[in-house]
Formats: sequence, C-alpha cells, structure tokens
Amino acid sequence: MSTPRNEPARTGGVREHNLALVLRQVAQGSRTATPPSRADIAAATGLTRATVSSLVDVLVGAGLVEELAPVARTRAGRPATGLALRADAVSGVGLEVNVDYLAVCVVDLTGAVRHRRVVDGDQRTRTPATALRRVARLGARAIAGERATGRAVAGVTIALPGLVQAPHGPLRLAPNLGWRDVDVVGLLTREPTLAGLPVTIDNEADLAALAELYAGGAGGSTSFVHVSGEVGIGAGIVLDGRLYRGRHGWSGEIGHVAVRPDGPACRCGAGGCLEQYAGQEAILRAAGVPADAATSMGGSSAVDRIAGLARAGHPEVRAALAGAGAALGLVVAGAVNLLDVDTVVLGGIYAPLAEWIGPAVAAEVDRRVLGAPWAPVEVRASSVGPDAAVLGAARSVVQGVLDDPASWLTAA
Amino acid sequence: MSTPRNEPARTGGVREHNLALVLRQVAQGSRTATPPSRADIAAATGLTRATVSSLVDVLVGAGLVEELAPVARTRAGRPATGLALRADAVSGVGLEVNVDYLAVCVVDLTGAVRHRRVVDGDQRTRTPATALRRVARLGARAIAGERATGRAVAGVTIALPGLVQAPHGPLRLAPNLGWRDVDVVGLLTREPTLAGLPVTIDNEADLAALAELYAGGAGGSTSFVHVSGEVGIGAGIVLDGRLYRGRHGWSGEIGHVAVRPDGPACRCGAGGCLEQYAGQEAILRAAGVPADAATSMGGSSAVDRIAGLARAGHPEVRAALAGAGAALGLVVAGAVNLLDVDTVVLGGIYAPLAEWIGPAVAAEVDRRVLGAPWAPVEVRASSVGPDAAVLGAARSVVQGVLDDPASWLTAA
DNA sequence: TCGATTTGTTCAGGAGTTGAACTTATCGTC
DNA sequence: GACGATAAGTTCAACTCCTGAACAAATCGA
Repeated sequence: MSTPRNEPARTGGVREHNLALVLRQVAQGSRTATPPSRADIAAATGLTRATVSSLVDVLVGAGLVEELAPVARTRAGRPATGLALRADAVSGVGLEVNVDYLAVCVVDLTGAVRHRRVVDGDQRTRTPATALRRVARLGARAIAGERATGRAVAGVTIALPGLVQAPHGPLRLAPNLGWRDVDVVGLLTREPTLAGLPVTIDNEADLAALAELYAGGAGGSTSFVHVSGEVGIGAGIVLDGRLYRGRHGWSGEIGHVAVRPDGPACRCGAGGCLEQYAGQEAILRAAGVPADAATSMGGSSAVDRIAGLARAGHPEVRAALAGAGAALGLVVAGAVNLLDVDTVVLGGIYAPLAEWIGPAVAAEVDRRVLGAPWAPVEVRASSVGPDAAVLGAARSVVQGVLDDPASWLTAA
Repeated sequence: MSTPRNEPARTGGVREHNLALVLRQVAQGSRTATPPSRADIAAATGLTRATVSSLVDVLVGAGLVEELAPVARTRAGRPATGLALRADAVSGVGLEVNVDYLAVCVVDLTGAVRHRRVVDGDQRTRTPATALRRVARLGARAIAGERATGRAVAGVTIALPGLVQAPHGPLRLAPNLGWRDVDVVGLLTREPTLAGLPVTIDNEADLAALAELYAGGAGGSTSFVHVSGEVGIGAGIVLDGRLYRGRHGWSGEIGHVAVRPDGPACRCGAGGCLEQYAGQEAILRAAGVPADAATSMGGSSAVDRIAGLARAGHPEVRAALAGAGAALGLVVAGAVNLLDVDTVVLGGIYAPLAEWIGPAVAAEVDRRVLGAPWAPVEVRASSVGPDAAVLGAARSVVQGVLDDPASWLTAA
C-alpha cells in the first residue's frame, strides 16, 4: 500500500493498494448486519466489479476472507454472496510489562479477543531480563494455543511504559520501572517461540490510543489525544487516523509538560511536571488515601477506592480530583492549541474517575482553547477499559495484516 | 500526490507519482553545480532510463523542465544533457495582511524571488474589505507584471495572522487585527485578476514554517516547530517533511499555551498565556522600551532598538530577553515532549533576538525534554528573514505544482 | 581510426484496471 | 409453470504504464 514518497511507483503497487482497500471494506462491513458483496465493494470503492472479483479471489485464496452462506434474499436478481473476515486464520499477540503486572492478549483478524491474561506482581523489583523472560513465556503459551487450533500468528507487539524507539529499537528509559537502555526485542526473542516471529515494541500510551482508534472510540474521531493516567502519564496522539509517533518514537510525553515553572521537583529532573499534579500518586496524596493498595488492573485498587469515595460525595476526594483535572486540563488545552484535535480521550485511571475529573478538564479546555467557540473540543472517557494497551498491542499486529495484505501474502 | 487511502489506485496514478518523483529530482539537482541527467535520475530513483526519458519528455513538453546546453565533458561516453527547472514558465504569488503592513511576493519555479513589495500601514484601523482590496490590488499588479513576461501564474496564497480554515475556509479570528469570521477568498476575488486563479488562504506562522522547510532551513530537519514571534506568537509544525495543519487548520496556536495557570489576563479570555510573557509587547514592556515605534518589517523598529541595547550589554534588556526566553522555552519544551521533533526554529522577532533569547530557550528545553539525553533538541534562529510568511505563501503555490505536476498539466 | 564507455531511445512483454458482453441465479407475474 | 426483469459475478479485448534488452548516438583514449 501507498508507495513511499521517494520510491518509484510500479503497477504492482496499484494492486497492493487496491487489495488493502478491498480488505478494509470487508473488515468494515463484517461488523454490520449485512455483509458486503463484491458488487457492494465495487460500488463503495469505485473499482469495477471485475477488479473487485479478482482481488477478492486473492484474499479468499490467502485465507483472510471467506464467503458466507447465502441468507434470506429479498430483491430480484442473483443473490449476493456476503464476504467477511475469517476469524480462524490469523491472530495477533500483544504483551505488556507495566509497573505492577504482566499481561498477554490475543485477538483474531476481526479484533475479537481470543485470550487474555494478567499476572499481578511488582516488576520494579525484577531485572528487565527476568520480567521480559516471564512475559515472553506467557506469550509463548498463548502462541502455542493459537497454533493448536490451526491459526497462524502474524506477530507480537509489546507495550512498555517509557521512551521506546519503535518499532525495533531499544527502550531508552522507563522511569517508573527503573529501566534504562534495554534491548527488549533481543531479550524477548530468547524465548524460542518468539524468535521466529516479527516482534515489535511500542509505547504503552501509544498502543492504548490505537486501541481506542480501532474500537471506533473517541466518538469516531480520527484526530484525538488519548491521555493514559497511570503511575506516569502518557499520551497517544492520533492525527488523521494515524498514530503519530514522532521523530524518534517518543511523542506524547505529556506527563512531563510543565504546569507551573516553579512547581515541585519531578523524577525526570525538572520540576512542576503534570505528573506531580495529576499522576496517580499525586491524586492519592491529595485525596488523603494511602497508596499501599496495588494499582493493578485486576482486583480492587486504590483507584477504585477513590472512585467510591467520590461517588459517596467525599469533599476532600472530590477536591483532589477537580484539582488534578484542572492541571490536566491546562496541559491538555495547550496540546489542543498546538495540535488542533477535536477530541480528548481520558484513559487509564482517568477513565473510571472521568465523572469527576472530566468536567474540570473540559472547563479548562473550553476556557483556553482558541478555536473552541467554533469547534468545541470533546472530552470523553475511554471506551476500551483498563487493558487498552495490551489490547492495542494485539490489535496493532492484525491491523498490520489488514493494512498491507500483500506483504502478508508473500510472507506466508 | 499519492492516491488517497480510500480511493482506488489506477495505473494512471503510478505515472502521476513518478512524474512528481522525477520533477523533485530535477528540482533538487538544479540547485547543485552538476545538473542531473536522465541517467542520474534513473539511478537516484530506481526507475529505468526508459521510464525517466518518457517522464522527462512530458515535463519538458509542459514547460516545467528544460534541457541545458552541454557543458565541459570529462569522462568517456556520450555526454549527459543536464536538466533544470525552467524559471520563466510558472510563478507563484504570495500575499500577506498583518497588523502593520501589507506584502506581496512572487517566486518562480526554482524558488527565486522575482518581486517583493511591502507597504507599511496599520491595518487595524481598516475594515477587512478595505485591507483585502488593497492587498488584492498589489497582487493584481504583480500578476500583470508576470504575465507581461509570458509567465503563467499558478495561484495565489494569502498569509494571515489568526485562525484560518485552510485552504479556502473563512478566517475565524485574528485577535491582533480585530477580525472575526471574514470570507477572505470571497473578498480577494472581487479583484478581477484574482478571480480566475486558485486562491488559497493559510496561517502566517504555518507559511513561515513552510518557507523554512523549503529553504532547507532548520538544519535540514524535516520535523521541527517554527515559532514566529510577532505581536502574537504562532507556531508552524512540520512533521516528517509536511506541514501539520490540524483538524480545522488551527494548529500551532502556541501563543495561548499557558505558562502559569494564574498568570496575567490575555486578550483571548484566558490567563497566563505565553503571549503575556514572550509576545512583542511583553518584551518591550519588560525591557522598558516604549512600544510607539512601528514594528514593521521595513524601517528601524522597536525590536531593532532592543537588539541594539542587548548588544550594548544593557542589563534590564538582557534580563527581559532571558525572561521571555525562559517562558518560551518552558512552552516549547512541552511541545517537544508532545511532538518529539528534533529542531526548534526561532522566527519572527525572535530571529534577530536569538542571540539572547535562544540560550534561555535551549536551557529550558534541555532541562525539561525527556528524550534530550539521547537526542539533543536543536534550537536555532530562522534562516529566512522577517518576510518568511509571504515568501512561504508564494513558495507554497509553486510547490503545489512541483508536488503534483500531473494536475498542473491537465489544468494548463 | 577503432574500441571502450556512457547516454538516451525503441520496442516487445508483462502487470493491472476498465468496460462491455456474457453467464448465473433469483423474483414476480401471467 | 414459463418468461421477462433484475442483479451478481465472470470473461475478455483494449488501454496504460513500467521493465529490460537491444540499439543508436556521442565522446574519450590509444
């Protein structure tokens, strides 16, 4: 698909583009009640029926698409044969290492979750090698399971909280894990099952944003900032339907944008960073809730407790959340003034707290965003859930196949 | 040109792509001492000599490219015929309305400036219709001049300081002009000479950033933020070699990013905006220089006076500039943390003041940008000059022809 | 003067899409 | 139950465009 700007275009590139175009139509349509036919796709894309037929043949031959059994026909004329993504051919695997858990997730081509597992445990006490060995084993077991059912695994993507040189480069810095310059892909592929697969690495917040995009979250917007509140705060920036990773893959480090020039010192060496006002620890501190409870995605956590207290009307907690929201809103407003996105998604711990944080964010955004009077900025909670990052990791793998079926064909 | 993601690719699109690819090679090479031959272009692009020949024939036939007279030949073999952009075929016209001047600029295909004119005068006292009629007349006169020499004018782009719905939409808000919801294109095309041409509108700061990009400024970087200090402060964001305009065309409103949540009130309705710390008026005030002098691009201005005082070592002025630089650096560091660009360009009034503002900006950026230890962020003064916006406007017109010669061919 | 070398052109062949004609399959109606 | 209308899917000649090899053109060096 889409030939790089500085490379010559060939007629083969046309076919790659159109193959992806047709597959995208099938993917969009297979979620709806009426699966698209070849003729529908021809009408929707502008290609002729002849071309669509030829392309669909290729996709069916590759096992990515299947013809559905004919359904109740209404109109005159030869009945259409519906097309849909095959759910039993290709899977994608996502992994995640975070401060206090490991996670694995498997999705099929349609995006349906086939397998999900979270293992709680503080990873800060482990070496990178140990943590990555463990998560690689989780992945290997999941892959074996997929293969046992006859599915091919298209690849593995791991989500990490920190500066990551996507998609292969090392992890430069993960302050909250205490990692620095770790060759993540090298360590993961010590596990033999992973060694033969394309393994990529990406930032946790970026993948959470992708999960939101793929799920049609963000109210269907294709230009949004997804803010993930965790121990740290990261943002995934989606512009015109594509994740913007930045020059080195380090975009979205919103947690270290300044709220006050002379604010409290931050782990990063500077001071007044957003993390000090709206990070998980800052919120707990301001709310007067002890931070001892595990913050895992699994059991009841400190965040749940905060949400409970806020729901019960606890004034100190509500004030803490409003304060965090104001700081977050200040920074988010700055981001929107710079990027002109139409939507801001609150993810991570902000999602369950959105009822109290959201209004403060929205108020600050409305007040500070220059374009708001003409195009209001929507502030909404994530629709994906707390495991957005692993899910996005797994989805990004199958999305790679959907975006470029041609190279999957030649690879497989 | 690259076929849009949701449209079918045709074989014709291949030719459009390769036509642009070849033209880009000619454009790059015609600046160097040794103009490229067909064979050079084939080697550089990966296309065959046969294809390049065919494409070059088209470009020569369209008058965009010309064969050069043979030069001194050194090696054995048939001598190469050099190719270069024709400077006498197509021109682009840029216009600008700013707070205290109107400007027009004409460039040829090679980017060389053929005509430039600045008319001082406070535009705040004029209605949008009057100001636009005057600048349209300047443009019409320039266009007539071009046509008299047999050149075709590919279009007109106007630069405006404010929220602009590029490339055709209305100007929503220009706080420093006092304009609101102005149909700029409609008013401009009342001038008959402009009515027959493609007229587009864009943000002043965005076009200044484009001028920097086209001139190979920003140290050759293709991912940078160009900050234009004027009465207001705007930024043009270039990501991966392309201007990022945002969802509505309102990106880069860096002047209204907050420095302090509770800072002084701003024209925009919020408070603590960067403009209140590093805008032209704030700098003059802090430096103790009266703001009465015109701030035009032409004669000696208040900014020149500040630069003179700073050069002479005036402590109050130097402190004012360092203070403005620190505030600017704080906000720019936030932008870099979000966008992960490798370069920051100081333009507008910051360019002549860069000697004193730059270090303060760089210090703040180094301290606050999370990725700085691995990939230092370069902070540099603009290499284009104070009329970057009009120049970028004119260049953006001819760049449109260079980027998509095929549609120029069919149009002309 | 002749071979070596490099540039540029010509031409058959292959990949890909198009558009029209054709086949297939179903519905309505007489 | 037969027949026409209707729509889906397939086949095939025509067109565009790139490739690769052969060829023609122009120059250098011996």
